[in-house]
Amino acid sequence: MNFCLKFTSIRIDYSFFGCKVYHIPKVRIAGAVGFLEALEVSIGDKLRPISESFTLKDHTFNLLRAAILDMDIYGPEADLRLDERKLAESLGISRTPIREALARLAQEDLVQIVPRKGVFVCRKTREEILEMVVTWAALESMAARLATVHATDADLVALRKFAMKHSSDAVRADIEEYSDANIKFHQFILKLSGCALLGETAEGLFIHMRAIRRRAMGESDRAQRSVVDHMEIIEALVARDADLASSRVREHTMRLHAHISKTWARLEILGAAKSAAT
Amino acid sequence: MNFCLKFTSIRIDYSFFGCKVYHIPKVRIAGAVGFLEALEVSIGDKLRPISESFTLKDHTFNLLRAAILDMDIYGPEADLRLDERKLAESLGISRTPIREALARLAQEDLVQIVPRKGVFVCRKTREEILEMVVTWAALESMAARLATVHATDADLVALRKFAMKHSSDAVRADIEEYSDANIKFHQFILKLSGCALLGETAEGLFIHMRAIRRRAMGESDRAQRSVVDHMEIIEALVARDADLASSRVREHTMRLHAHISKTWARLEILGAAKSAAT
DNA sequence: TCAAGGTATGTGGTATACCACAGACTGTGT
DNA sequence: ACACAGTCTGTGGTATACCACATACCTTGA
Repeated sequence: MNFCLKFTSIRIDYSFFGCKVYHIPKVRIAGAVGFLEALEVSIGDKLRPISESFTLKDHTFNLLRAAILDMDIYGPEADLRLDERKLAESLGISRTPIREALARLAQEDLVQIVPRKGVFVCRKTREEILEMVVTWAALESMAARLATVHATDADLVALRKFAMKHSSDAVRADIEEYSDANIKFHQFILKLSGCALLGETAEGLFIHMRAIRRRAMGESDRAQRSVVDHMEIIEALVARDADLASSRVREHTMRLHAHISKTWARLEILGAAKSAAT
Repeated sequence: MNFCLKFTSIRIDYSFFGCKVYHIPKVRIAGAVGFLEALEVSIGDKLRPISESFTLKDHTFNLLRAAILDMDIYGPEADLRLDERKLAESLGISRTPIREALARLAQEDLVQIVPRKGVFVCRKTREEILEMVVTWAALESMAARLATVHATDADLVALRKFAMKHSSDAVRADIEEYSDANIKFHQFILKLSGCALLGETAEGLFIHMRAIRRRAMGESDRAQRSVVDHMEIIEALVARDADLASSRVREHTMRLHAHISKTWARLEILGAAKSAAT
């Protein structure tokens, strides 16, 4: 992995009228624009009372997290090692905030810290992935059940509209786009449940699957089947049939489970070939 | 909270035959015996090849975690603040490993770190607790569904035996004991699902509820109803009826949800009174 | 008496130095 | 050639010093 990060780590503190405004280090990620712009403070203007408490460790955590999720960790020659000192140098900061960020990532099972050996990005095994799908199915089927009670008619209209809009992607075999829409569809249902924790827990699973989903979902026959499933799920929600909605969601997700279960080895090889070509 | 910890931080390395044995610092927790005994190495004996990699930060994490779970965080006068320096002093170590442990605890939502203000143990709101129960219901009902396929007859016999053994606790209104057995019963089902992640995810929820469960579950009328529920769940599992087992588990857990929903305010006051009496 | 501002102190945030272990490398004796 | 042991270097682990902000307290002027 290659963190092309330039840190302008100059920090300037302004202090006007007892209100402090922090100039946060600008970060460039692989040439992209900075995420926070310099604050232009004009004296006569109303000073924004916002003084976000910014800490390097939180920022580093988000940065590393995003970087890890973007990695192709399943490539055969992927660099799974993270070097604290190199990261520190790249980011222009000391190891301390990096270590705290890594500790948090380890807690999320995104990396594994081996004392005096190194920090490694975690690869998920086939079994772990299958278990994630099962757990996801559990969460989302409950979400669908609750949605039959909690969602408004307007919500369901919006959901249907969303599903319709993107169903054409699947037909056009525009897989990449459909894959995104697909995930959003499921997140939509989780949200309609009215139980935020269901969504958050599922999100924790999604994170680990992001690296995989392109391979696992990106097959047009599945995509088209998916469209049908989604419509049936919506019908059940509209009918306010909790049992039906719940079981349809569960079965839909468990089809993904079966699919991965059958094709995982092939997907792995496919991924290896793709990486080799790069 | 009072960490009465004495650290004997002398570390001695033995090296025989190229095999290294580490003498790990002995820890005394509130006068209890050390968790690791000094290794008595008799030369002629077979040396144990075990060299656990021990790090202060992991140890501190476990220590703090356990301490937080034991706290009565819902008391009105509970000390929710954790002082890094005081902890460091109590443990006889520096702030660094403590900070990394706290970072991990924050990731688990057990504490909240407010920059330059302090570290505080998180209290859960009523709504958050209710959402945890819902999520738990989602996980366990899926577990029950899978258990109808995955569990062996012997497993179910063991489960029934376990439930029978402890049903008397509920009748005797031996709430404390029954409460433990109750949790074990549910963990049993999660285990029978054959999907470890379901159990782990649920465990993450349990942790937050441990401080609450005594108040929420400790009412004998609920306990007796619980016994009936459990038996019905077992029947469904034995009948290998996935839908029935799943829905019975879900409804059982959602009854807890309804109970908490109705009685939370009272439980909170009760807790406050209990703390005041102490 | 009270409000405004300065100051002292305590907190977490960060940088840095140094440590012990792991593993590769290398030299040496057989 | 080979085995062994010493050494070198890289890694994460830990301790420590110092920083800036937050807060409570105190001083000072009206």
